[in-house]
Amino acid sequence: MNIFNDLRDAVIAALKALQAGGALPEGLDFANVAVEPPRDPAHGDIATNAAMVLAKVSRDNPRDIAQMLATKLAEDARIAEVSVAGPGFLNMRLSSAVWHDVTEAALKEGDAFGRSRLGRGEKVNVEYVSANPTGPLHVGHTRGAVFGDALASLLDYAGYDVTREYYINDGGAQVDVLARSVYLRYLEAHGQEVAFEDGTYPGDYLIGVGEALKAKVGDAFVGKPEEVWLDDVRDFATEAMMDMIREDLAQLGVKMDVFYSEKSLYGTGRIEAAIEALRDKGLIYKGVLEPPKGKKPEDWEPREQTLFKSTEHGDDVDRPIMKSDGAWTYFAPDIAYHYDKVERGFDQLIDIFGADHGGYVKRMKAAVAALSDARVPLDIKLTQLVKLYKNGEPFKMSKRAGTFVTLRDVVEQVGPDVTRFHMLTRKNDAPLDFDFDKVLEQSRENPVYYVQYAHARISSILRKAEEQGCKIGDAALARALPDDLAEAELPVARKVAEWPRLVEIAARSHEPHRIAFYLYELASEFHTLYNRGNDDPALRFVQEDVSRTQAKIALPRAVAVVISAGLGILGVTPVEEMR
RNA sequence: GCACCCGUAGCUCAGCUGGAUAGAGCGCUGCCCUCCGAAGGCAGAGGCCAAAGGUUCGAAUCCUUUCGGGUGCGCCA
Repeated sequence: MNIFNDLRDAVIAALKALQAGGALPEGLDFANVAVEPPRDPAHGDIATNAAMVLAKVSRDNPRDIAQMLATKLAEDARIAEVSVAGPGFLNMRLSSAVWHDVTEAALKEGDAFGRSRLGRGEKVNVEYVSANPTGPLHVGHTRGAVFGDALASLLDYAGYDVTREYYINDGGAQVDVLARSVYLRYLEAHGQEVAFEDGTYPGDYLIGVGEALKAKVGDAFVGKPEEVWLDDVRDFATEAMMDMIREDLAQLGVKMDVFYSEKSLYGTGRIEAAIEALRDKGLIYKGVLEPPKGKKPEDWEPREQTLFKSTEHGDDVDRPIMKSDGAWTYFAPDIAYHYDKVERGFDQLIDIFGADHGGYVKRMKAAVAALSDARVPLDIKLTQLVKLYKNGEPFKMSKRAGTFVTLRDVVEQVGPDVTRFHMLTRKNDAPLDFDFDKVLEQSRENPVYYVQYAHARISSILRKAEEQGCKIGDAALARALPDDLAEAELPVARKVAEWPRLVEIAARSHEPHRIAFYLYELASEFHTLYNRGNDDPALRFVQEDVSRTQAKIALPRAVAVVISAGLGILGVTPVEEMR
């Protein structure tokens, strides 16, 4: 139940009635008519800008339109009071029945209360993490993982058919490096002295892989040239890395639907087919690129390359898809991969990249626009840097200094709930501070605990009520809900009523952090009401009389329902107690 | 040099795709537990929304320019 959508329908119906009566001209565009909560609650419960939007076209005085609209809307039983304000705002005070109905809906519908049909079942592919399978996930990946996962859940909640996908970069030179590094560990497992030169991965995490390789093939590869073992070791090593990554993700509570292998694009004609599709559109040609200005032009030599005319679709320069030696650039399989997504019938694509990949946004969008004839939108969300602190002191990640912080380190130290919530308390494109000590602090400063505390407090109230002999099932509470809420309870009910609207806003903008901020506000409204009970016993949830208790705890239970649904989207556990 | 992101209270950040007197936390000042969880609440002080133009009934939000910070820039993914 989304009262904002419902009342918007009512406003539009009223406008159409005015048109039918000749008071307003035909052919008006209602698209920009908004029905939203006013910033200042003194202005009422809900407001619309309809008169001002339409005055632009109909050339009438907005206050006159507002007045006509007000008269019409006053007939609606849900609207208790309507007034024209300022340049033509229409402020509405809603009847107590609306707050009753909203709270009842939350109790009856539970998790489904905020669900939306906004997505109309459209197929959306969310690709995230997609880290190279050459080592453990680090904090940067963690943010991308949390963001992507929350966004996917949000879209699902908003009525999209979501596929969570991970693109395994197992086709490039970096997996050869991985293979050689594992081979060294393998020799080590056979008792040999080895040296890790530049261009190999010296990390300890490969020791076990080397040993596992030994256990599998014995000494079959010892002393053999690379041609003999490279393919096998590469497969073995990437599989081991992906097992590790899958495990890391599982610890964070992230589960992918699809792991898509870059390697599967090679030797199968898939890359060629994608490039052909572009060639058919006249977007592939051979040419020489200008050297980038302002960048060290020392080793620059003009070379003829096979280029994709990405400038046709908004890029700044055309991009090479084939190296001068005839091999594909990394961009070619990326094109083929996205072509595959388009062909799988997704209506919408979303990629989550680290901010350091910002330079690829335009070319990727150009490729998808070209391959789908601009029918499939691709949104690329960049997640900014995570700055690490310990006791307020910043520390840098360094593999050599041993201060490399992995996803596993983070999750083991602070737990998945805190990690996930904290990483969503900032917009994706804003840098994020992550202080290992502060995120565990249990105070209002820390939104994770603040929100969980509200949920735990409500659970505590319900336990108390139950001890008193009160039936606390949601159906019973829905029936016990009073027709009128107390004045002090209205801000809480208003906030609850905003939940379905907020879900749609967050989903439309692909911004799951809005959920986190909303939950914080909802928790705040609840805590305020709770404390009002200190001064005014009539506002306490647990009352002397059982039936009065039951009537009072319906609203906090509705809050808990929403918090639980919201935390569910973020992938955070709504705890029942925190002692 | 070019592209993308960012610039909002002393600090860290929200601001609902253009709405009314710009919000929250921290910090500072003063309060509230014989009371359902004080891990909480209330009140006060704090702002030329980086700057200048423009678009219009209306701009922190959209456009242009400038300044300042971050990221990236052919044959690495």
